[in-house]
Amino acid sequence: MLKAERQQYILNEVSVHSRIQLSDIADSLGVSIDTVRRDVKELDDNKKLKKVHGGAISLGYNTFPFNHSDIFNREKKSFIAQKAIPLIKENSVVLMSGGTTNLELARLLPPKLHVTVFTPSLPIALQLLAHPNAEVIFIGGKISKDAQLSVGASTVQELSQIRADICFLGTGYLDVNHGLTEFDYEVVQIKKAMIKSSRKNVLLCISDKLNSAQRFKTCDIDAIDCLITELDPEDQILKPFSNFDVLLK
Amino acid sequence: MLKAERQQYILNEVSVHSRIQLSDIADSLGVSIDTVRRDVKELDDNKKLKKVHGGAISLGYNTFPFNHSDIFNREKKSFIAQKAIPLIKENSVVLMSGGTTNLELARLLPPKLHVTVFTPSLPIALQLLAHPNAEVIFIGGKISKDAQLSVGASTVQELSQIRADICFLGTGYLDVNHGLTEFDYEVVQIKKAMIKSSRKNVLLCISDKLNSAQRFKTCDIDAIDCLITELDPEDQILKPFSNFDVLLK
DNA sequence: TTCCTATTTGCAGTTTTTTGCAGTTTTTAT
DNA sequence: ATAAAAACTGCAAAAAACTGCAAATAGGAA
Repeated sequence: MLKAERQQYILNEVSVHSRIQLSDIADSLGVSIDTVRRDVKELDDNKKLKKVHGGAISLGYNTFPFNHSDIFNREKKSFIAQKAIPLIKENSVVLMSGGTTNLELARLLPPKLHVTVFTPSLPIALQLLAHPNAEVIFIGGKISKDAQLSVGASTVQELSQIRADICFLGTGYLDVNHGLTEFDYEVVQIKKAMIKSSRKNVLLCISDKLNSAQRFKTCDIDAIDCLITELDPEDQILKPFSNFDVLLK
Repeated sequence: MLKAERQQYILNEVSVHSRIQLSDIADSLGVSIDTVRRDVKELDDNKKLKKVHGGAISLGYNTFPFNHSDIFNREKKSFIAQKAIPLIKENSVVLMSGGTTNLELARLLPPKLHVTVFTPSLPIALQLLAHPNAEVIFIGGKISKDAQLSVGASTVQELSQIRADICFLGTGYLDVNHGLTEFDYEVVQIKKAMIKSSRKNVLLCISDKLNSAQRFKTCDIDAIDCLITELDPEDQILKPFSNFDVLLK
């Protein structure tokens, strides 16, 4: 049996099963395990597979793309949350929508700060339980599995009873022409109600989501009092928004 | 099985479920717990996950707090939950309180079962989001940080509007003389309201909590239609309860 | 063909890694 | 405070990897 033939067989096995064991290959090919080991080492050197103790695994096998990109964006989101914190006054009433940027805000809330937080988002509520001085009030209702927050008429109804000092809106797309948009109709209804119930509306928005729009509209840019991104307020990307009556941070 | 493969499996489990338990992994992979511990330690060193006492959690946003009480006595609680599942009929309306036994029930709910679940408990709601056919309705209100569920007048008020087929009560102490008791007054108010709103009341109770009482009373034993423990219904410990009109399972 | 050389292959001995176990220490929940 | 669960430690057996070497093989060149 030719060496090239053997290596082709090994590559094929790896691609089919995502993994191989040296002993298996040695058995089925009828060669010594050392030979297989040497073949695998060579293939590893040529970046055709990944050699591991006892065998080899496919190169694409262990990729967790979401993990890395998420960690990457997390720094931006932390940064945004940090900028948002000074807007929260002692003993104020805060309204928070869902989204990971808001989650970061909930996580970074100064422990000494006394606040009352209303939220329809399960992850946000859970995160706030860890805060020693936050009074958490959950706006109940039918839970949307995608958005992990309360939606529906009763939620909107409950929100209408609230008068908050400040509202933090996460996860949304902002565009000069289309305003604030979402791809989930039910979430739009909730956000509309939140905006109506709050004296001041702050949008936490990672710059990737600027200048893009989705199907459903939450509000015009005018309805936003403050836009916080991870960028410098003077950044070119934010230029189009400076014409509106929006505080850029 | 290759070490690399095992670690891949662990990473995948963590990524899917946000958390893992060393013993679970050891069981399902058929290796010793020490091996899993070493794997997890290595993955932690490589910043692929975060090792915690008893298991590991995902690095990303972890809304599911890894609570050690849910690995405490988990086998018994799983067993109790298994016994409770047949009581839930297709298309029924279920009311669930908090507690780790109920959490186990939520986790083990058959995926094909269509149910509407009302709950004031954040962990339960979050767990149910993973269920494909459960409609989840959260009873909102002021959140108790200890019990991780909605308490207060508005929650009681909302509960009073519900008519559920069956109610599952977790975390409580049951005693022949004192009935069902709790150490949290606010939780008692919620449970009272839940019992009133349900046609049938089922108590999921680990035997350790039998024959003990706490400060505040939820109801008499009569109010319970069915008591489920991890014991055999004929067990001596359950004898005192058989005089009441309670189905023992 | 025959001889020569470079490569490949298998083998034996040694080193390293992996894994489960037992005993001890630490952590956790009640 | 106490008892149970989990973590840590060192150890030993087993598996795998590495090393050097010699035999086998292939491919030319004479």
